[in-house]
Amino acid sequence: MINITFPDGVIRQYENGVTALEIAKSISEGLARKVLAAKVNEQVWDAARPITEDASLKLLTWDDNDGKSTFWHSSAHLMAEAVENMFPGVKFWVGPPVENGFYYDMDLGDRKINEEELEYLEKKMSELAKQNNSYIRKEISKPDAIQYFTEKGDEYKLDLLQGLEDGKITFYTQGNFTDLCRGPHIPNTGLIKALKLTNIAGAYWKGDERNKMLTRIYGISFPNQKELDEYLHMLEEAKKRDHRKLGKELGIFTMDDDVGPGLPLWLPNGTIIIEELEKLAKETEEAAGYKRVVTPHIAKESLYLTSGHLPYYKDDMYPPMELEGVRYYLKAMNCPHHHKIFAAEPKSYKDLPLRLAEYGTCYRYEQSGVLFGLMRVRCLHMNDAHIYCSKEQFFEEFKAVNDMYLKYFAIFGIEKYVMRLSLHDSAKLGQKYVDEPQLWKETEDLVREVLIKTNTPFIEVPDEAAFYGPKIDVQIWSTIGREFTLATNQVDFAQSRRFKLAFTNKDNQPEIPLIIHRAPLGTHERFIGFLLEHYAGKFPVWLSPVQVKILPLSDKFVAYANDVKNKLRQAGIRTEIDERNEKIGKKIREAELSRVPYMLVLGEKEMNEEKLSVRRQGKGDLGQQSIEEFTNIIVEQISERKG
RNA sequence: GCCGUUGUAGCUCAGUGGCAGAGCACUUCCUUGGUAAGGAAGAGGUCGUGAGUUCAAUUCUCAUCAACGGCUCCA
Repeated sequence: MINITFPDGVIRQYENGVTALEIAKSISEGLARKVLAAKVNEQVWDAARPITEDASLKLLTWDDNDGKSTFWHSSAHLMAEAVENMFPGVKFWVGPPVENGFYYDMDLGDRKINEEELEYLEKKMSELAKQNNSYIRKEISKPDAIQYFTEKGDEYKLDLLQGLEDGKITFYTQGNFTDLCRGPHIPNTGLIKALKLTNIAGAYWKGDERNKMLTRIYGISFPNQKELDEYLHMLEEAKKRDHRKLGKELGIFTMDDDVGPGLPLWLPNGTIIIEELEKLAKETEEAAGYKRVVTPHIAKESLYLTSGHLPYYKDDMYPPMELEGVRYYLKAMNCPHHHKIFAAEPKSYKDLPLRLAEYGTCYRYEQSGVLFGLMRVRCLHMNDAHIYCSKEQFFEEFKAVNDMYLKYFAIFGIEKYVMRLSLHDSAKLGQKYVDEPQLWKETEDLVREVLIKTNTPFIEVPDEAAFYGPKIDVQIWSTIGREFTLATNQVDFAQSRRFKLAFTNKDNQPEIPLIIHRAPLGTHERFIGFLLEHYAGKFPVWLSPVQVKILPLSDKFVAYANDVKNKLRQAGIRTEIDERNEKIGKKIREAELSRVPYMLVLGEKEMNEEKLSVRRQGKGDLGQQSIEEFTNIIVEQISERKG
């Protein structure tokens, strides 16, 4: 007999060799039907695998992330079975679970899969699932495994085997499909009740662009149809929030073939948002002691040779234009220009910290395949600044930057983000990273301390730092689930040396400043793209391109509407009138759809009493207010950036 | 950049080897109304671009550009 310890601490005895599934059955049949896998001694196992020693046990169901992953991993095997059935001779690479579902990478030779065949595959998978086949685990020796895949002519699995140790190799078989796999898997295919193959894509073998491109099929599966329906519904809803769709509907930006890919045209409504963001940034930065500068859009090649961006960054820059025998580049970043401003006059410790801010446009020749609405563009307005400071000042400066991030996030109500602390690898000092072990340690410790002190959730990523110092990237997700760096805060030890930047310290000695590169609002493009999705187009009043829409009941009240409009405009409120000869219901509907925060319905009653009937977007009729009352409320909401 | 899909009216989308279609938006007229779509008429397209096949191409073929879904890469 062996002792099994349950999550609640209860210990029960079972026959040696009992499986998690049998244990579940001993508790209840209903539970047994839901068990997908088990956590045995903190390792995820097949629920059908015999337990042969004392162990802790947690039964995993759909409600556990590990349960879901196992379910999707098994679904990938089911898909592979269907694919092999349809395309004999197909070779498989890997088929892991991902955040939403699973995929399998495969080499189909010259074959291609089209949409129809995808549907057929889906049906085939459902059929195979209904066969209720068990996923059978088998330990196999490395030579036997090699023989199996050599006979099959599958060089991909043979490649995979090379990296595996003999004695730790397992095969899994369900139905007619056998795969090299570490597992674990769900008990049987019958648990997969609902599935959808979502898309076909290319994917480089081993994720290396020099390698062959394999075919990747993505899918998702569920233990019941209802969950699949809900998931598909959620996807539909997410598509409605897509900034590309909202950006068009709300007149924020547009793209034009003649202008070029990745070069958005900001429409009047979008420009208002840019200006409001800049106003916020200017206020915030002025209060924080920043100075604003303006620099040209181009510079000579020599500037980027000095900075070190060429040749490392060359592929990401527009090709140079040559004038009078000199090559000029469109700027992809502001830092070199700012360093030249620092260097323009001798600096003393009394000038520090020097904080130079600029919202100029930069141009990056992003690969055509990565362009994505406003989130990834080739013309970007950075909310950029560089802080030059002494070693002693660095800690305060970095913390101040972090506080600024958090202040912004509070204003916008941004809660779902992860700060990624990118650290160096000490083994690569002097190669990938500047050889300043002490500075690395000090600044990394500080950055971590700042994050902990401000209760900011963050993850640490080793060997991801910039060559010049550690950095914090703020990761967010677009509504369709793509991850982006929204903002970045970087420490730089290196560029001051390259530009020979120095200041005279208290001891009358030259000293090299530290630099902080920071962009708390990232770029206007990505930030506004993000905000569109974050607010689902329903911007707070201060950001709304149109803050108040006046809806006269008929043309008899247009004159009164104009009076009201003039008064609101005098108070700085962006106001428009819908003078069209339409019924009030239609005007309201369209104003609601255009996400104007406030609508004023004006008719006989309002005109006679000098009042307004106020309607809030998404909330409905708020009743009557005087012009003064209403103006005061809106002005306050705008000035406090709330509401 | 690579793999795959798509490109028809301002928007969302039908459709066909033989004169180009709908709904919404737009213009005009009627309607002057009370909190999410009043009615009628009209205008609007070299079917992404360029070649080829054909008596005839928006439709078939090739090339090219762009967008979309991924991969690689990044704010």
